[in-house]
Amino acid sequence: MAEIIRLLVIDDELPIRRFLRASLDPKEYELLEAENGAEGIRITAKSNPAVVLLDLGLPDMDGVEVARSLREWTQVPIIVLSARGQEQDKIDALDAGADDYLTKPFGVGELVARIRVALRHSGRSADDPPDPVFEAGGLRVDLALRQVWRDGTEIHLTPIEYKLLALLIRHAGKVLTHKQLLTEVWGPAYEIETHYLRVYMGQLRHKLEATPAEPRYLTTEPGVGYRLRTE
Amino acid sequence: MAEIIRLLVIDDELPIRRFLRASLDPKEYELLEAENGAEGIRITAKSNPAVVLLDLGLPDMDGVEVARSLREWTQVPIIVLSARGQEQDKIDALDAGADDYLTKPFGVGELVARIRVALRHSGRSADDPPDPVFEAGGLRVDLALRQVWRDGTEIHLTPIEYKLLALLIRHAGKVLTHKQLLTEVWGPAYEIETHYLRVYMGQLRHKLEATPAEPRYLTTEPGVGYRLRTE
DNA sequence: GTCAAGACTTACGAATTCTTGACGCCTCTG
DNA sequence: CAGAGGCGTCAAGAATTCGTAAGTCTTGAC
Repeated sequence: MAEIIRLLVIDDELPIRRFLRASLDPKEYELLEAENGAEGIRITAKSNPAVVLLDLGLPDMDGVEVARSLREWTQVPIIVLSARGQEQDKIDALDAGADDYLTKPFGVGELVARIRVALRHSGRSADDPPDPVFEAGGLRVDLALRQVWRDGTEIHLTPIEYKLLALLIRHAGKVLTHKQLLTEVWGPAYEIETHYLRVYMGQLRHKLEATPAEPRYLTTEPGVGYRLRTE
Repeated sequence: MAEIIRLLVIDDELPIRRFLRASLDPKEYELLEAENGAEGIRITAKSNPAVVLLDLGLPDMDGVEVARSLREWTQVPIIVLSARGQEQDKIDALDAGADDYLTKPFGVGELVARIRVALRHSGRSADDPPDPVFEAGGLRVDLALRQVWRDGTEIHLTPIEYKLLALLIRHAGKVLTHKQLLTEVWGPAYEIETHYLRVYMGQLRHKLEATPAEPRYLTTEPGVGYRLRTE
C-alpha cells in the first residue's frame, strides 16, 4: 500500500470527529483534528495535510472565512462538511475557495471517494514541471524518459549501467563511495564487491566517454569511490 | 467579462437540457448538447468543452462507462448530474474519473458554483486541446474512438491489446516497467506475469509494426520494460 | 451444442545481461 | 627494489530475459 494520507478535520463537534476517526482506516489515513478555525489554519500551516475537511459552524469564525484564509497561501484541497444545506451556503463556500461540499449527514464511502478525487487533482498539477535532464558536454540524460545520448546519438544502457549512472547524476559533482554505490545499485549484501564497480564503470566510460582511458565525466577518486563531474 | 465558457451536457432528457439552456446565461456559457454517451464522447473530442455535465441514465451506455472512456484520453472536468442518489452510485462515478456529483434536483446556482470550481482546477487557460489522436509514422490511434490504423487501414485490437497500447501512448516516450504495465492492464495481482507482456507485445508488434522482428515503435528495454517511441 | 474470439499456458531457441576470473598497470610503502 | 593492493581491461560462460509458435481453456453468441 502507498503511504499514509494526512487529513485535517476542522470541526468543533466532538461526535463528528469521533465518527471520522472511527470510520477512516488508520492504516490509510492519519487524522489531525482542530476545534476551531484559528487552530485549523495553524495546523494546516504546520502539518501540511493532504486534504482539509472543514465544518462551517465553528465557534471562533465562519467556515467560509477559514476557507478564504487558507486560499490566501495554500492550494490544499478543502472539502466542506456542513449541516447547512441551503444553496447559498454552498455557493459561498465554493466561491470562497472550497473544492467540494458535502451536506451532513453523509456516508463515509462518499466522503472517501471525494477525498480520492481531491487527491487526484492535487497530484496532477504536481507533475507539471518538465523532465529533469542532465547535460554535460556531449552527454545528455533524461531521467524521466530513461534515455541517454552522447553527441546526439542515443546510447543503450543495461539496467545496472543505467542505475549506476542515474545514481551518480542524482549526486552530480559529489563523490560516492564504493559502499554507497554498491548498496544502492546491487543491494546491501554486495557492499564488498568493489570489482563490480570497476567493470561497470569501465563499461559506462566505454559507452559515454570520448576517450575512455582518460575519463572526463566519470572520474575515479582513488581509495574512495567515483564522481560524476559536471563540466 | 472573459471569453465564453463552452459546456457540454450529455443527457437524453430534453427537459433537463431545456432547463440548463434556459438557466445559463448565453453571454457567459455556450451549451453543447449530446443525447447519448457515444455522441457525448464524439463531441468532447471534436469541440473540447471546458466542462462536461454528464447524466448517468443514458440510452446507449452507462454514464459511468462514459466517464471511464473520457478519462482514457482527456482530463476535462466531469460533473455528474444524476437522479440516482445512492451512495454507491456516487462512489462508482467519482472513482471512474468524475470530478463532482450532483443529485437531481439541484439548483442552478450550485451547479454554476461547482462549474467555477472545476474551471479553477483545470487551470486558467483551457486552451490546450487534448489531442485524442496519437500519430507516429504509419501508426495512428484515436483514443476517443478507440480505433487504430496502420497505413490508413483500420486494425482490430482485442481489449487487452488496446488497453496495453493506450497505456503506452499515454506515456509515449517513457519507459513503462513490467510492473507498471501489468498492474494497470491486468491488475495488481498479476505484477509477476511478465510473460503475458511478451505475448501481447508480440501480438501488437505483429499487428502494428512493418517488421515485427525489428520494432520501430514498440521497443523493448531489456530488464526494465517497454516503451512507445514517438519518432 | 457448436463455433469463434480472446485469454491464458506451455515449450524452447535466441538474445541479452550479469558474474567471474585472469592479467597487466600503476602507486604506495617498507 | 620488491611486494601488496587498488584499478582498468577483456572475455568466457552462467544466468536471466525475450520472442515466437502452438496449444488449451473460457466465454458468449447463435
